[in-house]
Amino acid sequence: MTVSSEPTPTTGATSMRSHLCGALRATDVGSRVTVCGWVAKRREHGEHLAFIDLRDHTGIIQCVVPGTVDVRSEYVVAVEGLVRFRPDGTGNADLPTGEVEIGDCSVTILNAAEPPPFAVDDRVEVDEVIRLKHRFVDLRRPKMQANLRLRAAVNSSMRAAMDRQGFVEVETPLLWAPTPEGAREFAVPSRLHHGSCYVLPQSPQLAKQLLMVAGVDRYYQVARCLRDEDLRADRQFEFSQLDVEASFVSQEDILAFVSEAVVDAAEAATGDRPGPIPRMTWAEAMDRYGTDKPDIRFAMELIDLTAVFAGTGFRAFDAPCVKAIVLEGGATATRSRLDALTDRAKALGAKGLAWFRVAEGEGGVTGVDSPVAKFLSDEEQAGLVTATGAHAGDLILVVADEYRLTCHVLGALRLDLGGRPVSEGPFRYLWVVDFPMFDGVDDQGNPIAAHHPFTMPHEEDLDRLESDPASVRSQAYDLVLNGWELGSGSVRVHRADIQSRIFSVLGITDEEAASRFGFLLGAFRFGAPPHAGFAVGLDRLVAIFAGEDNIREVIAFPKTQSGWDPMTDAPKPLSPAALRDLGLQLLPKLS
RNA sequence: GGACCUGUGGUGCAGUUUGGAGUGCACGCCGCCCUGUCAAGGCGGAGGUCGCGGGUUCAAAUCCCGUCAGGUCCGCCA
Repeated sequence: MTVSSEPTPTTGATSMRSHLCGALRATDVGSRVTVCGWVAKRREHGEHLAFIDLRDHTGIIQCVVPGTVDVRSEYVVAVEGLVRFRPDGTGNADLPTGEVEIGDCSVTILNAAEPPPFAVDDRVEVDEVIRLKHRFVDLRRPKMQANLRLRAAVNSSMRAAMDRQGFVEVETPLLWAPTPEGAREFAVPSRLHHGSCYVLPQSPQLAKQLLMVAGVDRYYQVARCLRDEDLRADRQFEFSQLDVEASFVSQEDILAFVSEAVVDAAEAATGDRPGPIPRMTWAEAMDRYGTDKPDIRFAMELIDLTAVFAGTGFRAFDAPCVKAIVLEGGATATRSRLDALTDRAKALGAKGLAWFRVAEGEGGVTGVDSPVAKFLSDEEQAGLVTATGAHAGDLILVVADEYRLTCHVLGALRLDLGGRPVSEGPFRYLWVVDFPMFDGVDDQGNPIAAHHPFTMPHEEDLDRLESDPASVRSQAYDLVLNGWELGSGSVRVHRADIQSRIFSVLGITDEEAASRFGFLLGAFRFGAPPHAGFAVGLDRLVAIFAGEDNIREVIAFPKTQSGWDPMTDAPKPLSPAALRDLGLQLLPKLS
């Protein structure tokens, strides 16, 4: 199934219309039809002839009126007439309906319209605030109609894949209890319980685990998640996930279930069924690409130089980790360009960025040109060129720092220099597995859970949980597509003894655990099956399929980066009466 | 919390570097003309707080400071 702006399989006939605009073809010639839609364009040729291009969600049909017409752009009209071939030489190859037209039309105005604030046309790029303010007009554009329908098709094929695999869709509450961990939550003050709040779930994580205890066995949900965190091109306050959880399964089972749904969705959206999704460990992803969500459409991999500069006399390279990337042909970069790259590296947290222009030296020996070359021995310079495999004309960028920071900076520079828009093909899916169990330490020196505290450690790393937590891998995994994190999941802890040890390592006391997650831990005492799950971000997946680099393009009514909705003007102050009902009083505005 | 970019009739742009009358282009809008167009065509017309505030200057869309809004990114997103 390929999704496009092609008409739906139904005729679309209703009590008001017999056909859809975009569906009319040569086979309809001779039929008397009534179509309804919006006036896309009107062309008048004096008092005896006028054309109306009528648009609905399926496309445009030309209507010929024998006289004048009293319609303007975006009027809502019904047109009745006879489908006929266009006269020789007047066909329009740009329209799927271009072979035919509706002749001798009578036009009924169903609703007049003011001129639209911008052209309902894919060819003009209009300021996004204006589009959002009049989103109902913006969504009439063919591209936006296609995006909405693509999203529905992806949604539908994923649901079908889950149904087929024996999963049952269960709805979970939007009004939930605060669980102070992870993303900032939206609070909903209670009218009946003054001073208390529900929160909107950042994900149905705990609810779906309870459904496993409840014996649901295989759960899924197209779930709305809400997170009060800063917005980005790939992040809105509210977003949708294909949320999955299953019992008596391993990581392998979950990857298979989710792969099936994603591959089906890809086929539905693009017509191409992707092959098996390759895997990479988290450690390999960091080593080679400097990120846990590598874009594997291009190489330009990070090269480790720590051994080359072991014991170096150059203090800047005397660091736990020295890595480089090579920009082919980059030696022509201007000084200001290199300064800009250095600024970018510093903004990402590096102390500096060392660059080396690779050039053909005397006697055909390849050498480097760099402000810091004089601090390096001949052996180190030669080692740099050999290890990176750089050729004359290339540019080598080197960062030396702690391992994670070095990877982070070079991973970002790699994308800056070699990256392409996420939606540009080809689609390269990747499972990233074996995430670390912990990531960094908090103010008290306790490890921080990399995924969440209910993530099951690798069996073979369990004995190091207390002695060397930083080395413990978890049974957590991400799905990545072209450098975007599409989703993540894990095998959950279902045994109380392991859960206690994890809480203990995290510095969470029994009392704290009970007050934060008591209802979950309590439920686990009544027979929790081994279980695991995943969640796929639908907005991101659909955006990439739609060729969009911004998820707002596949969301009907999104918000701006500051969380503003130009159409409704949300968020807005509550009335004093509404505040009183909720038992709320406002503090003076923070300056 | 921070960095960078953007803001000029309804829409999309040029003009800002080097200060000199709201100057220009395309689309749209309004009126008239037009019997085969299709982003129709012709003639005429209307439409502006150059985001906002302050400063420099004889003079500011243009220079300076502040501020607001939008976008991209860093932080943040277990």
